[in-house]
Amino acid sequence: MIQEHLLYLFGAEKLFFLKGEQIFNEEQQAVSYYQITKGEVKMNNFNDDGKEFIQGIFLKGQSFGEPPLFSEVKYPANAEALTDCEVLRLSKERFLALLKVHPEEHLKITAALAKRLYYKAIMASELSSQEPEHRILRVLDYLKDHVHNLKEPFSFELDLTRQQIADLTGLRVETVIRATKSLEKKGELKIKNRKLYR
Amino acid sequence: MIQEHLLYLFGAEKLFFLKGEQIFNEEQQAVSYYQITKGEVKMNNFNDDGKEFIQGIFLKGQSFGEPPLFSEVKYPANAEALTDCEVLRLSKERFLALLKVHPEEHLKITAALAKRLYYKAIMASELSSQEPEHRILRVLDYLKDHVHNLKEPFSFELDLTRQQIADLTGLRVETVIRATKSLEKKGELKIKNRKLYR
DNA sequence: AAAAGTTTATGACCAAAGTCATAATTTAAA
DNA sequence: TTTAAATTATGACTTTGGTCATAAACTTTT
Repeated sequence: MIQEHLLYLFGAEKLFFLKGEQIFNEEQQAVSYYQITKGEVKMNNFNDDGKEFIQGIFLKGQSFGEPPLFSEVKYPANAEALTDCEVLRLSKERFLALLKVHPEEHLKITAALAKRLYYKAIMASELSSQEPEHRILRVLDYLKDHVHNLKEPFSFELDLTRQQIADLTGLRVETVIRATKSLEKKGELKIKNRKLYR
Repeated sequence: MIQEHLLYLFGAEKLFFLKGEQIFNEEQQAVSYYQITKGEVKMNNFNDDGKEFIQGIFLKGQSFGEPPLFSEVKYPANAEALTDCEVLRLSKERFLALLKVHPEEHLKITAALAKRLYYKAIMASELSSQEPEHRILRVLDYLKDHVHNLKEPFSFELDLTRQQIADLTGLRVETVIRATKSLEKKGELKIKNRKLYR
């Protein structure tokens, strides 16, 4: 998102995380800006009875966990490496200093937040619909369009397990399995040896 | 949010809406910044079968509908006057010009977006929990803490109908009626001649 | 190659929220 | 002040997604 050379100029450090490692957790005060240079990261919460909810999945080039940098609050969720990955980290103070000196980067950040808010809003209303099939399709379309930027039908090969889809939609694995099969029958999805295409 | 005199300086106009009037709808391209000087506004969507979902409620001093001003998209929801109200409107171009000239106002906007994103994220995970009572409490607490800034127990007198609570939580009226009664029994809510207190 | 672990799959049952019908109560309008 | 409309309330019934148990098909590890 922010140009890498600028991040380095302001003192960013490069960090490495192995698949499954936690980058930060929701208990912590937010003190750094993070931007991915390699790999994938997910942000998630666990509710009272241990069920996971995936807030979002972030790819190379994207930043995550910025919102709390603009106020004195904790992270809204945990961040965990979905694959081995490489991340640039910049302290909150330096991040804000960078934005001050580079208004065009500030505008990019604002635009990124706005975009995310936009889709969170759309998702909120879509997910309030109870029908599992509807919820699944909307989440998949969101990932397809706005995370991977794919347009062609069935061009999106999901590398998500049914469990992960469940965690993204707030449903149960069994429900996701049944719903995806039903969606395949309706021609909304394709399943080729267990892999999902949308 | 943005200082009023600045808005006027950049050519904002004052508009009046009657209770129930629509300020913009989700079909429209976003072309203006809006800030409330009197009254309340809600943003909502209607899903395929006509069920309403309330995205948020905004009070005097707050702005709404800004996210799409940072990209070329439509509004994520409709905006409707909840009470008679007075609103300042500034065109997108002038709004962006204002931010350019006044970085401190830009930062305020970014912070506001960040804050909203933060709570949308928390809400998303809370609302993925299926239990109606939990969903209702979380929405009410959100309104109490972050819209009305109230802290004392039962200091928040809801001026929402059961139907509106249903629309905020994605539940049905009957479910809300039953759940609120159950919550009262548990001491989580108070009901004084049909009015809810939290 | 075998064993252990994941992920996908399927059926039976249950609980809980939705649906529908109807009515009481409150509020707004004529 | 009546009438009409909206809101709250309650019961009966239905649907649907969750739960639990079990198994098959893949993957990964040993």
